[in-house]
Amino acid sequence: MNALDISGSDGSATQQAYRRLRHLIVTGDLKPGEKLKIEVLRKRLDTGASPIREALSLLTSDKLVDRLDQRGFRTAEVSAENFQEILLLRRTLEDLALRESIANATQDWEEDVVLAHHRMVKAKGGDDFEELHKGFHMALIANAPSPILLQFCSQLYDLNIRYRYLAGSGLNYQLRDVDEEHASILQAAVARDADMASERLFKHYQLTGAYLAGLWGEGSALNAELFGNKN
Amino acid sequence: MNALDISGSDGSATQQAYRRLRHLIVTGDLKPGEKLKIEVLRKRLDTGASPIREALSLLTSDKLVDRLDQRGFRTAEVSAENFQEILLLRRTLEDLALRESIANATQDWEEDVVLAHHRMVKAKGGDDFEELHKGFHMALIANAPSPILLQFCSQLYDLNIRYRYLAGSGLNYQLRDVDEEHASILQAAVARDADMASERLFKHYQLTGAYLAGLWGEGSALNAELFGNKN
DNA sequence: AGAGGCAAAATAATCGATATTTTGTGAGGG
DNA sequence: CCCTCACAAAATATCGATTATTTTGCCTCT
Repeated sequence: MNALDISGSDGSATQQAYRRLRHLIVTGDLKPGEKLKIEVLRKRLDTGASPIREALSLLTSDKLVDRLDQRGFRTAEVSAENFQEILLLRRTLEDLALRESIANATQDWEEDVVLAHHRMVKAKGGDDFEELHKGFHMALIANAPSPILLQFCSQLYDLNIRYRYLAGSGLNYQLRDVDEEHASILQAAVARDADMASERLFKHYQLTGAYLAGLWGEGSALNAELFGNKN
Repeated sequence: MNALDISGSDGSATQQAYRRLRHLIVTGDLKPGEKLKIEVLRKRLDTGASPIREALSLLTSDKLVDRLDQRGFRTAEVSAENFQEILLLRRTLEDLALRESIANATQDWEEDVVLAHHRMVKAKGGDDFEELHKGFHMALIANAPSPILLQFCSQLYDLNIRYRYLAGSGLNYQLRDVDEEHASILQAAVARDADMASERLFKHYQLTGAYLAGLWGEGSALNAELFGNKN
């Protein structure tokens, strides 16, 4: 491996390819349903075929890539049904996790949540806001003694955020005033009031869902971006 | 690929390796925490290193295999906590799916469930009972309009069944009278009584859980088999 | 003119070999 | 006697090339 890598990233070639491909798909750079030719990606990421192939295998588990038995890989399709399903599952599972998390609240957890929130707020508008936003949501539920559940939530979050990018509001969706929502969730969580936190989280999802659904429905331009060019 | 394959199996070498490795892990042939050396598996399954590697990547998503960044693969560890978590999540998610499935009941679905049950009963004691047992449980929830949820359930089922094999009761756990339980669930489902079906499914899990927990606790021999030889 | 089938090109899957990393071992020093 | 560092052996990750499969384009036959 080269001494100086483009991104100061660590890890194996597979890990790098995984991260970069994941980013390309989540941000919509690789369009839904697009065929992922090994050779093309190999050149684009400047690496061998093996890491690409393995990274795609890993992305398959994240449901970001579909594997067609002997016909290679392609990015997962999107659909209104899929979007609704993700929204609903997220609400259900995160609610579950949040309650368990609060039920097992500790000082450490509480402080982690506060920190995650602080970092997110501080990064508002920045490049790594998305990452920190996820960090906050995950921190809220991180105390649930259920690694599998947490992993499901993480996966659903990523699927969700992909739709956000596809709707073209990757960075500016915070136009809607989510700050207050986040703060109120934080407050309820710190107060260890599971019902209130759950209720506020639920409302947060409801509003986010309505917002995105609105973006989805109104402009046929967005629908075109989503469904138009299957490449 | 050879014209005549040992197993009349179709699909690519990767798919075959995936299925065979999966079986080896689920049935406990490959013990929890055991190191999975590519070379060893390559010889054992008589195939190349690439399919093995890719199959292990796929198994990682199923949580049956852990990947240690540059240190290869090993089978997932087992623990009492993990077992309990799987049990709890299964109960929760399958209950959710069952209700949605019944809510969207159709004639086709109903017939599929009846068939799945019939096949399972018929295969009682047979080699493919496990597969058909899963078939029945999945058929019950298959009508839920939520592919992701169904995939979660399927995954959890497999993780669960692994513990059953590890407890040494892979085939004879039906000593306990599950027939009646299954039949009553089927009946409630066909009657499209979600609450009753849910209640019976819940009870089914409760009993199964208690049964396995009993196996777990009583004989230290079982614990030895589970935790003793980390190879 | 359309359908079906054959051939060529493209692409995916797999193999064998190489390079890199980790792990185990033993000598030397504290 | 124990700890540390360096070296050697093993295993993993990656590469380049070969093989098998699928797709595409074209030609023939009806």
